[in-house]
Amino acid sequence: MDKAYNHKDVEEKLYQMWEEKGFFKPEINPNGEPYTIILPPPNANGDLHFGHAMFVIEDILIRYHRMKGLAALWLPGTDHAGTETQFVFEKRLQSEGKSRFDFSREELYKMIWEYVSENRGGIENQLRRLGFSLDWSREKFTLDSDIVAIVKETFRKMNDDGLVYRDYRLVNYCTRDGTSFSDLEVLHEERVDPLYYVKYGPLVLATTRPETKFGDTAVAVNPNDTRYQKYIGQDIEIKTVLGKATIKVIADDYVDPEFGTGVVKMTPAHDFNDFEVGKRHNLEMKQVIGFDGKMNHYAGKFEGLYVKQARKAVVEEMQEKGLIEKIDEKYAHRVGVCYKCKTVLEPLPLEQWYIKVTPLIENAEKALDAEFVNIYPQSFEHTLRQWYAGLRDWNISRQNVWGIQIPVWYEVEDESKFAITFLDKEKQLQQGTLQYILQRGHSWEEILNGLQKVIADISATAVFEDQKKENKRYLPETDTFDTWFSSGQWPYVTLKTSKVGDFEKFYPTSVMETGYDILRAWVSRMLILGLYVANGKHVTEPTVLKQTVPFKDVVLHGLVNDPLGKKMSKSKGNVVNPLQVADEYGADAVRFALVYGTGLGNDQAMSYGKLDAAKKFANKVWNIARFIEMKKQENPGFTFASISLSELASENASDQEWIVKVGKLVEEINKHLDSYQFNLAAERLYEFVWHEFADKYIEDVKNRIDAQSFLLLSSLFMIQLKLLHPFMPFITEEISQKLGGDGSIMISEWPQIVSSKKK
RNA sequence: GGAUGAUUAGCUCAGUUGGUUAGAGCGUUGCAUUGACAUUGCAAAGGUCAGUGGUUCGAAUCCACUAUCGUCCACCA
Repeated sequence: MDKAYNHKDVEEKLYQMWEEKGFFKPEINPNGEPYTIILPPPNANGDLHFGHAMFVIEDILIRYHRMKGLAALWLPGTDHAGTETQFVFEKRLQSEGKSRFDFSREELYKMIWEYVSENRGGIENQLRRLGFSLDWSREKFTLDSDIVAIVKETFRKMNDDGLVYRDYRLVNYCTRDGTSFSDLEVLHEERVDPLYYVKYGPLVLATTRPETKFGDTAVAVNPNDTRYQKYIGQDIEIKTVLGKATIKVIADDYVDPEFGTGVVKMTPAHDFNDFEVGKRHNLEMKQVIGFDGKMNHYAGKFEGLYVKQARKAVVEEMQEKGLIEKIDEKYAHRVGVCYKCKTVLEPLPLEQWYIKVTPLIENAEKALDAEFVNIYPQSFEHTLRQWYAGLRDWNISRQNVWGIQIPVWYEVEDESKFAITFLDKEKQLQQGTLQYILQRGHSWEEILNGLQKVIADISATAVFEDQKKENKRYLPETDTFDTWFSSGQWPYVTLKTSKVGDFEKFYPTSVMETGYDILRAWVSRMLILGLYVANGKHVTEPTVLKQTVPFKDVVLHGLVNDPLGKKMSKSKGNVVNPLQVADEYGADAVRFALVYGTGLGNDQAMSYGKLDAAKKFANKVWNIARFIEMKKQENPGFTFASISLSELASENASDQEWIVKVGKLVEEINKHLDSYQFNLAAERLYEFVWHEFADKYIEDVKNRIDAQSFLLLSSLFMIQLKLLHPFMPFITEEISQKLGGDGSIMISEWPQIVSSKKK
């Protein structure tokens, strides 16, 4: 054996060996109880980062249970990550001087598919580099056709169960990416903007968005505000930049008399609160900003200006006309921005598909109450419940191409009720109502061939493919599902489509391990959707819930920050690549360092000190092995042994003590792993192997070693190697091979918990 | 505004049913050894466990309040 452990000589070789021999498959323990973890699917187009490296926790669990004889399945997969991937791809297009508007849906989808396929292998190989014992023969992708079919079927089932509806309401819309987002995806940023005090006839009101005044359909005051009683219910005459107008004054509790002047303009088509007030008072929705982010015809001479430009122009003109009383330049507030491109999101009214969440949440909460699902650390259960409690219906429509198309067709009755965008046969972008497009002589085929987007009026009849009638014309829904709608069914769809019998055997899964940062976005959705799809109904008995939860335990790890404790981000330029670190320190050291010294669910700063310590520890383990090998070579009579604890015995009092100590160690490691206290397990192993076994036992036995004590020494060491294996798979395997262990340590039997017997 | 986490050695952090002198890594100091390992060994210094009050025979650990920092969520034009 070399004097120092060199990870570069062994990692690739061993991983290949494991994979080739089929050790990653649950079939390696054909008679074992099932133990399942579904890998949180990384973005198919992304690179491995430290968040993925934390999946080492899953590998520890899987390797531990595999060695315990369970049929351990760790199922890998990748996510198409709709918005993210399309965003990246569109940036590429942009660098080539193109945009998504140059292609039909089908062309664009095909291009992204090819792009993703080219890059998809990257992340998989990176996961291999860290030694993750994933069953690659069962790998899935969210856009595999069998998965797409199930996701669509779920939607249909929900529809039949009355859990799905289409509605026309405000959405968070990014005019740059051209899609809406769920509330959860909206990022809020602190901004300092001017607050304009605008004269509305006899009233003055404060607004940050004077350009939306063209969409005002009322002015509101608080019903108890004595100042404005006489105006309530009246139509007042106001002067605007587009001439005189009248506007209704309404009273609503929503208005805070303390803020501004106590008067608020109501723009139901462009403000979430105003939309709600508008529903209560039956206000007209007047959309003055288009999905392109520009003012439309309602803005009169300001038509065609972007929102920002329009605001400036409108304010200037209002000032000229004396319509602005004053401006508070330093008004601090928060605005919603796109989490990808940071564009200010525009609340816009749009027809979208929604899922009723209340009936679904009910079962999720029941499952939590009954502890069919347990969350570690437990405090996160509160977070999850709170989120459920305040949840509004889920908008699952995304105006992306890259995703699973919502499987719905709209019956075309009134052609004026369809707004469409398509590329004509000359590859020119055309848009307008269907009526207008057809009048201009474009054929039905031409439209469908180059189709980009269809917006059907809320009154349109929607049907599924097989419900289409021969004598009718239909336009497809062009929106795709929110990515979380498909990934929310991940444990179910993967096991349903991997191998025959997998679902029956491996569902519910044992553990869902992921970062706490996606507890709400993902874990919460998996729980509600998993319960729904697996039990086939949306109201069930507890016994059924227990069998249909997607996972029994949720284990949440924290974030890995940069060495200074700051969040890693590309824009800050402080991202550390885990694979580079693995090159330098070895995969085992990276794995160990990530687990050591951080409580579950806590964030950690990436620490070179810990990496050093872990690497040195690996070397220590290596040198214990080297010592054993040397003794064996020096003494031809010595034989290397791997005797189990219960069989070990010695007449030497000190030896006996060590048998007991190692026995206790096994118990402790079991206890820590069973309770997801990976840091304690790692710390205990580090402490014991190094400062007990090496520093004390070996120092003691060194000078009195004989054939008998060598048996004990090597056996006790093998036990520790096995305990270490889930944490440091490569070096433990390499040592075990070098010392002549029979077979692979990876599939060897986990040390039995048997306190040593004294002879 | 709501929720949540943190505050322990110079630095980064462990410490899950409350129990003897509070631990680790890195750093610091002294000594030893080229004999499995200098990616070493032995030893040492360094902490009123944020503060105050409470529960208890006993509190870093439980409770209340306060302070500071962080994270998430909501959001008033």
